[in-house]
Amino acid sequence: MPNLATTLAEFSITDLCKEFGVTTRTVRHYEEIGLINPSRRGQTRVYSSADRTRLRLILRGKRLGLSLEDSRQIIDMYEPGKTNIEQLNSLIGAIRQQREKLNQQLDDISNLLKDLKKAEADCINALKTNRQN
Amino acid sequence: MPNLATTLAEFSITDLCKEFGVTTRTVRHYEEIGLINPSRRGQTRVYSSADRTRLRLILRGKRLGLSLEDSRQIIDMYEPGKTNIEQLNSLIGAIRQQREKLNQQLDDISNLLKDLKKAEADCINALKTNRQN
DNA sequence: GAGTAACCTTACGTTGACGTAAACGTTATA
DNA sequence: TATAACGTTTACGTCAACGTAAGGTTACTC
Repeated sequence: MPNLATTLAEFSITDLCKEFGVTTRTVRHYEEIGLINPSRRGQTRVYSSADRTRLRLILRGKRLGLSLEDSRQIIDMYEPGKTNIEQLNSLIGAIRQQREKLNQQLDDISNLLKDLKKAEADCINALKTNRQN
Repeated sequence: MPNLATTLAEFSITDLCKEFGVTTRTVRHYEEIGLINPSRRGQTRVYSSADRTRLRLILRGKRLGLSLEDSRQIIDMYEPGKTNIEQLNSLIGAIRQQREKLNQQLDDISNLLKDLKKAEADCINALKTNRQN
């Protein structure tokens, strides 16, 4: 569980973009839709370690094929904050749903990996056979 | 490795749609972009087991966050057919790339699962604490 | 003080993956 | 025989996730 407020570092938008290999437009877009809320020095955005972590989580979600809304939900799970009992219960439900989906993904991936290994072996075999002609 | 031509069954478009929980528009869209090529009886599409398998692979890819183009590549890997040496080599490269991406996904998922477990435990704890107030 | 580098806002454009509507042709069944 | 229940094509619409262009400010340095 990443702690969203650990160190005290500051980052510019290009710092984060270079680190994660995304464009400034992308990061600003995440702000537009309320996924990140950097503070400002004048007009300029100043990103904290917490902001950086949120970005990291968003991008991890993207690698997993999650929508930004999915990621928002998951990230919100990290900060239960002042949630009441009802919210906690629905949160647990959401968590379990996400976990089920992820387990399905694990299954899919292991199958796909199996397929790809086989495909690679077939290729290599075909190359060997070709060489003998 | 799924064999793309095993049985001799036939399927209508709604057969497949019901089985996989997608709309006819979706399946026709996959045909529009050349991912599936059902035969025809008159004007009506007739899907073979091979077509069905391709659809299954596409949808598995979707669950993994792959684009349809990604899926096309992967599916093409299953049918090396009349590929020459150069093609085979680039195919092996593509396969290894996909495998790397998938391993990254595995890593992401296991991390995310860890996070979610922790979040769930936190929730349950919070509920217990609440109950004592 | 002119350039250029890094930041900003506003706003329209694009791409992928379908949704949705219109208008039509078969087949089965009540 | 009409009215579903399936199938078809054509074509415009939509939504997410940015891309891209235009125009402007601040900050350094040559």
